Amino acid sequence: MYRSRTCGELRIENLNESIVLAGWVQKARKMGGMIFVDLRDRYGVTQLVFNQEVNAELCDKAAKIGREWVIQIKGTVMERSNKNKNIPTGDIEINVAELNVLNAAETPPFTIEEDTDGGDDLRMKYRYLDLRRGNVRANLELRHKMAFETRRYLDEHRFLEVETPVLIGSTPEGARDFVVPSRMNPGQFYALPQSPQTLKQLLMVAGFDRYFQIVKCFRDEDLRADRQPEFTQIDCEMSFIEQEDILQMFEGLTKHLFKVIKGLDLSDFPRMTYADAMKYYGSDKPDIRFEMKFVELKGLTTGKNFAVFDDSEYVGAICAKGCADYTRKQLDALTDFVKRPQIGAKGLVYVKYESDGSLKSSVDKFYSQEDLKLWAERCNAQPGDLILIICGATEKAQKQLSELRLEMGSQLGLRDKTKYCCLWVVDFPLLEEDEELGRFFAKHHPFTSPKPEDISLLDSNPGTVRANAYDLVINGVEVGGGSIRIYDSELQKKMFGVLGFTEEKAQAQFGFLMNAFKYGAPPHGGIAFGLDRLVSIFAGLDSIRDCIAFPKNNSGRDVMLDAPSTIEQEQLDELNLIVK
RNA sequence: GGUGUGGUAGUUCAGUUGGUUAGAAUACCUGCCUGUCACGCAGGGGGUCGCGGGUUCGAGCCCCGUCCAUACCGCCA
Repeated sequence: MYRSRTCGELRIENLNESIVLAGWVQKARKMGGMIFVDLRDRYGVTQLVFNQEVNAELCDKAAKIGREWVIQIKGTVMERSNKNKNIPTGDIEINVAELNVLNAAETPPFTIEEDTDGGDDLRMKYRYLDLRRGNVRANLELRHKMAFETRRYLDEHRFLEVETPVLIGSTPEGARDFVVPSRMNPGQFYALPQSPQTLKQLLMVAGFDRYFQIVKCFRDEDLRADRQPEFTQIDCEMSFIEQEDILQMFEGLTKHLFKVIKGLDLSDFPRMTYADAMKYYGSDKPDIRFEMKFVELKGLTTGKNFAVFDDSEYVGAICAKGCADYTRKQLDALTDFVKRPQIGAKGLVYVKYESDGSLKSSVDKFYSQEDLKLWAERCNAQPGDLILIICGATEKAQKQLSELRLEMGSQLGLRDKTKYCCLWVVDFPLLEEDEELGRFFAKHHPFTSPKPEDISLLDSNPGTVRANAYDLVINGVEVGGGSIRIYDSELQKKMFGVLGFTEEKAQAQFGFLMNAFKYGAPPHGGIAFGLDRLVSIFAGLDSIRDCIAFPKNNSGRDVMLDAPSTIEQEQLDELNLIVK
């Protein structure tokens, strides 16, 4: 028997019990005649005591052990004379009678503590050591619990978890595929799924009317703090449902998770159309933990000889409460912020609504107090507020204003990580125009159904067609998205036509799906949640990497495994591959 | 593909206008220490300043290139 107990469970009630513990040496405090050792495992830390007077030989042995050694001890639970209130086992300690070194260890390259001294790079290279740290372990425990509760909720609602293949066919639409060469089919490749989209639709045709899968998906695109090349989705699909059914079911799942994981009872999620999201927040994933909605000033700004505004398609403002006392330096910093190449605004106009009621702006040369007063009224500004204005082409300017809004939200402490605001964004456009290529792409994917009342626009004005598509946004993070699918093969055929597929190409890539639809496809739709993002939000993490056991770095490398790597010539030959 | 930031001891970082032997903290090692829990005290070892080139009497510092890391933009149906 390696252990009878874990390092996290012994309490004062266990006094005088004989126990066996095993774990890693967190720290050995050597006091001369006495040695205290913190023994750690997954469950906690328990203090061991060695006493020169009690057993000199054992004490000498204990003096030799170092950090992260794996040891086993036999001993007795004793009450501490000096208790430690900071840890759950702080009332007791183990009077050690026998010490076995199971494995010595080299000194780790960084400290295995909550607040480690290791940088990200190093932690990833030695991820197995990093995972010993309590906070990283807690993230994985949270992830497990969320996946477990998701399964429980969906199981209770008759969902069936079905595994779909990882080696499937490539579809060049959308993200780049990771491909896998087929040895048995020279010159041919599998692709790893970007999502099991078409497969779950086939499961609907097969009659599995409620499907889910917690599944790895793969996209060969550049990485971000919230994007990994392989990531996990909670992938769901339902038959004989409308959009409302999906929203209800998965709002229910989200509430269930908040309830059982965080003990929070969330009220019903507000819904916002994509059009409103863009108009008021300049983003399809607005952070609604704070208001600061966009206000259009265009009508109030023209004809005063300020060419910059006059020539702009859009003039939009946000009102930052209580910021009228911003200094010149702070305003300059905000201007620099929006002028950064990543945001790309030409400039920033401000209006300070001073506490005495006067208005002071960076465009006083062009606008009178009365003009500015009208702006302030439209912005609902009060004395003490600061109005920030960005102008330009509508879409660009809204995006820039959106970034500024988020920055102001952060500066004003309005983006509290312990506050959760969920939002459904609905009525996404069906299509997105690529102006360079002069063609339309599916905004969601080519199987998304248009709103029935918009179908007639497919031929005349495809850009304005709205889709039965929806996203779940939490605190400005897109955590899930889905749609009601097309289940009519004729409509699907038409959709492919709008997307510029020739009939042959559509048949070659998605023939299996269109064929399946000929054999009785039920109305269906679904949604997929990004589990990594969901866990990150629950844990308050800045990067999804922290809730993934073995993540890739910014360049898609696994620095621990040193992958990807070259392969042997024999392997290449076998696969009929020539590497340039 | 692009922009910004960073790369100095095992680790996290500081390093002034280009000027003596490159520092701190922590980790590590040795000794002392019987109630520690961020133990304490004394001492010690530890450096290809990412790499390559250039400017200079002299480069951690300036210039060029390059690699790596990171955040973002493009990209992510």
